[in-house]
Formats: sequence, structure tokens, C-alpha cells
Amino acid sequence: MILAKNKPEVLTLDSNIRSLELESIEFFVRLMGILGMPRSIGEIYGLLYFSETPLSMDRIASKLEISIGSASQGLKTLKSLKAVHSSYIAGDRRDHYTAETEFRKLFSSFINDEIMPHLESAKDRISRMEQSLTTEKKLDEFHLIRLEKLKKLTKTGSRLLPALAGFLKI
Amino acid sequence: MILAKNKPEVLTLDSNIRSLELESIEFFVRLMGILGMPRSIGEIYGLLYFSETPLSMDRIASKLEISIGSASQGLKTLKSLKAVHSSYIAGDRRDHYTAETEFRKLFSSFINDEIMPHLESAKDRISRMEQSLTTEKKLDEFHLIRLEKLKKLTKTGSRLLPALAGFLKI
DNA sequence: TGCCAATTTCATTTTTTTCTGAAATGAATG
DNA sequence: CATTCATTTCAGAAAAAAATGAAATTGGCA
Repeated sequence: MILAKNKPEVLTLDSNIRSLELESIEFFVRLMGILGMPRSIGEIYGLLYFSETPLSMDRIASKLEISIGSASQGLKTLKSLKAVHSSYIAGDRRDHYTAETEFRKLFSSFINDEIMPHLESAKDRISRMEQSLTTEKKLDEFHLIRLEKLKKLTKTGSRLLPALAGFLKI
Repeated sequence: MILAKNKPEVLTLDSNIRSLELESIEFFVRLMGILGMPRSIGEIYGLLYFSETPLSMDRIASKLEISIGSASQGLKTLKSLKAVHSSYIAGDRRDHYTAETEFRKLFSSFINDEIMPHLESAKDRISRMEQSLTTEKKLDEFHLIRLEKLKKLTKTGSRLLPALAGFLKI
């Protein structure tokens, strides 16, 4: 399948679809930015989101004019977030990638991978705080109340966030 | 009120309270980190969160060992997020700061200041995408469906996020 | 009004993050 | 099983973000 490799870009370069693609890239660069993800990850996802066919890594890198190193790293992260998956294409030994478009899934794994671990360590930290306070001789109303608020915050977070991801219909 | 200025740190330096303070700083550094805020902002808020008395800017800077420039910038951001407010102290011309501990308020202004503007510009971007697609000659099922998904995503976001902030009981 | 402490601003420096490019590794094919 | 192409890894480069420090500004008070 040598043909597919250097398929001239012009064949797929309808200017309307191209500008859609550019807006999509911009869209997801910003969205990923809010979620603390680097630019390249937003670019890759944005490109794949409006791609009718799965794209190989080198195609992604050359379309976006980023290094294959970046493309590889970005795809790795996106795979771990289940935001893309690779699909087999007969006769081509490269992996080809497709965007996962069910945002609910995306948020779900984002919450599980990026947020929940923080909430877990927050609980440990709160335990240590309680330790400090109970060792304290005088009954310390002020600090106790603040600590309770923190507990409530982390509890609310760790209940609400996963529930939210399940509840979404997008 | 010269007395207050160089009040020896030792008077307030109970080791249990101090370690509580340190854990609090760490806690909020991480939380702010998730929300994309710089370390110094988490430090300032974490310090104020467990402070019984309002603190002046130079006190904050020296306790955290950060520059007054950082302290000023950080407090500016925190004020704009309504995460801290300054309280008047008689006879002292410095501003003194207190942490807002109703997290609902905090999230509310975070959503309004940091997220909603993005959602607004996302809507504009989607309009431009629709423009591109309707200019397109052939009826393009694939791209139409993807575009609908984006619309649904932004709509859900801009409805759900503010509702969420109102609904929280923390 | 003029002074001075408090704060803000912002050019520069430092730190952190991201990207690159090339070498190492892996994996399919002849 | 050697070759070739694809991918990963990672040290160093580049870019971006944050912190500093000093000058400019503000605002209260004598």
C-alpha cells in the first residue's frame, strides 16, 4: 500500500472543510488548555475530531507541522485518556488514529486520571491536619471549623465529580 | 500602631498550628494547580485559610518568603476571584486580608471569570464552523453530526456549570 | 500641600513546561 | 533473521509562565 503514503494533500483540501478543521483545532486547543493540557494535544484531537478517515502519526505531525516526537507524546496522552484510539487499516503497518467523540467518556477518564488522585492525596493531607489538631492542648474552635469545611469540600468533590461524568448525556 | 508591625513570630508559632498551616498551604497549592493557578496564589490562600486574624501583604510575603510583587499580584487575582477580601484594621493604613471560606462563592466566580468567557468564544467559533459548512455544496452528513456534538457540548457546559455552582452546599 | 508608607506595575530573571531531533527500540515483511 | 519502516524515548533547545526587584504610583496623614 505505497499509494496511500504520499497521497497529495490537494485531493482532500476543500477550503471550507479546511477552515472547519482549523476552527476545530483552535476550539480544542482552548478546551484542552482549560483542562491544563498542552497545545499539541489540543491540536491533535482537534484535527482528528473532524477527520472522516483515521490518520497515521506522520500524517498528523506533517499536517500540524509538529515533530513526530510531539505527535507520539500527544497521542500517548490522548490514548491514556481514551480520547483517541487506533484503528487497523489493512495493508498498512502504521497505526491510524480516530477521535473518541463521546465527551462523556472523555470527561470520565479525565476525572479519574487527573482529578481523583489529587482528591485521594487531599484526604491523606486532611488526616494529618486532624492529627495536628487533636494533639493540640486547647480545644480550638476556629481551626476545627475550617478543617470541617475542607473535609466537606473533598467529600463533595469525590462524590460529585464521578457522578457528574455518569450523568452527562454528551 | 507600630507594635503590630514587627510582632515576634514566635508568639504565634505553635508547632501544631504551624504544621496545620503548612498542610493547608500544600493543600491549596495543589487545588489551585488543578484550576490552573500559579503556586503563589495557592500559597497565599492556604495561609489565609487557617489564619484567625487578617494578614497584611508584607506579612504574607515574609511568611511565605515570596516577593511583595508576587504577593501583590496574587492578592489581586484572589480579590478578583472574590477568594479574599480586605478588612479594615483601626490605626493601620495597610490592607489586611481574609480568606473567603464559602467555596461555593469561589467556584462561582471562578466559573464566571475563567470558564464562561471561553464558552462564549467557543459559541462564536461554532457559528463560523456552521458558516463554512452551509457554504459547502454537497450535504455533508459526517461534519454536520460532529458539529452538532460540539454545539451540544458548549450548550451543556454553559448551562451546567453555573447551575452547579448554585447547587453546591459548601 | 508635601511626605512617606503601602501598593502596583512591569522589565528582567528564573523556573517550569513543552517541543524537537536524533538515537534506541520495536515490529512487520521479504 | 536481516532489513526497513514506525514508534518511543529522552537529552537538550525553545517557549511559556511565574517570580523578582526596583521604579512609579497611590493614598492617607501631618
